Amino acid sequence: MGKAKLYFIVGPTASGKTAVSIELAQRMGAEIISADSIQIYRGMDIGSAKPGEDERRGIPHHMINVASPAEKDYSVTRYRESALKAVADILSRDKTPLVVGGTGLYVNALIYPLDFPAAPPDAELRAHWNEAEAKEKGSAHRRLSQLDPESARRLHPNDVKRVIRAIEICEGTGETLSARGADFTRRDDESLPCAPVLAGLTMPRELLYARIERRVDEMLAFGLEDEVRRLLASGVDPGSLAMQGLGYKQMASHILGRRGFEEAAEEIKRETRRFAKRQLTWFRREERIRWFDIAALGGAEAAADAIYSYFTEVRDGR
RNA sequence: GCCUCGGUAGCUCAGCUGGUAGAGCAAGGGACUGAAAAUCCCUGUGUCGGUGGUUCGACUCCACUCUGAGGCA
Repeated sequence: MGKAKLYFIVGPTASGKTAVSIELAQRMGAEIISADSIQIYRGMDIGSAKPGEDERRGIPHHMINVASPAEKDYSVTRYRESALKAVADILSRDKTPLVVGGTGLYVNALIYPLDFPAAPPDAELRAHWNEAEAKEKGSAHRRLSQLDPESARRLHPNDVKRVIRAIEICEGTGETLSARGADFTRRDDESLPCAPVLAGLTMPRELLYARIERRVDEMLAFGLEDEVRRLLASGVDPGSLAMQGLGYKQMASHILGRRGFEEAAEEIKRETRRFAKRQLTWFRREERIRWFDIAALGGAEAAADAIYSYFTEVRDGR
């Protein structure tokens, strides 16, 4: 008997992960761990398509509503720590953990040894270099060329966030990012208590986009605007991390009078399509994912059945 | 029925006096190590409505034809 398995359902937004995961959790007697960078925030329900109490049908959900939108410093590291704790907790109760989500980096944090450099985010340093970049494009990248030429070569000068982070690591640890080796996706994480088993949900692009369109309309009808107003009224900064989420950013912009409602709605749809495309790109390179076409299978229940038999097969080593 | 103006990329359109096409938007592909629903990089995807003709050569000129909009009757 090898390591315990850690089961995953991944896929782009609006691909039906929530419905399938709940069906599947019922069959497996599993508890769900969300891998979604927006569902972690309390009060961000409609825009993040967070499953409501009734929709969860009694299945325990972890890593949902674990942070305040006013928080400035939520990060993958925190996600990783808490999620791994949840995994351990679930296993200790002889239940099965099922990770469900579309945030690729969060998923990778659970299946790879992402031994993040011990350089915590430095708000001051980030502000400094963001300013420098605003004044003169490329200045952060020039600085990085001195500190860590190899990373500078790998990163595009316009990719300011990564360039600044690389500087942060050098200045915070005296160590370069490139010295750590960048091939973590090649290694399995021996330190993880579980072996990952991944199922991906997909469907023809056209169909996915139609679902996104419908879903955004639903969010708007269910009161996304009011939700965003509430967040802003409660003191959440429009520039905060949480408010960069899809739908939230555009709605806040509309509320602040920077664009019309229709314009905001169209923008949310377009940006969500692009996001879904990026998610697909991210997950495509993970060759361990077994893909399930939910449309071809004929819906969430059938997909849950198919994934259940796949998981069972893997578990029994067939 | 006659006249006029259109028919070029998924959409809106550009293409000067002939040298097999280009912008915006949409879209596609990719990257991703403490911001990741973030951030960034790359890419034109086309029987130029159809058929003939003139020409070394036609999206461009001519004829016919199909089709859309408007005008006159």
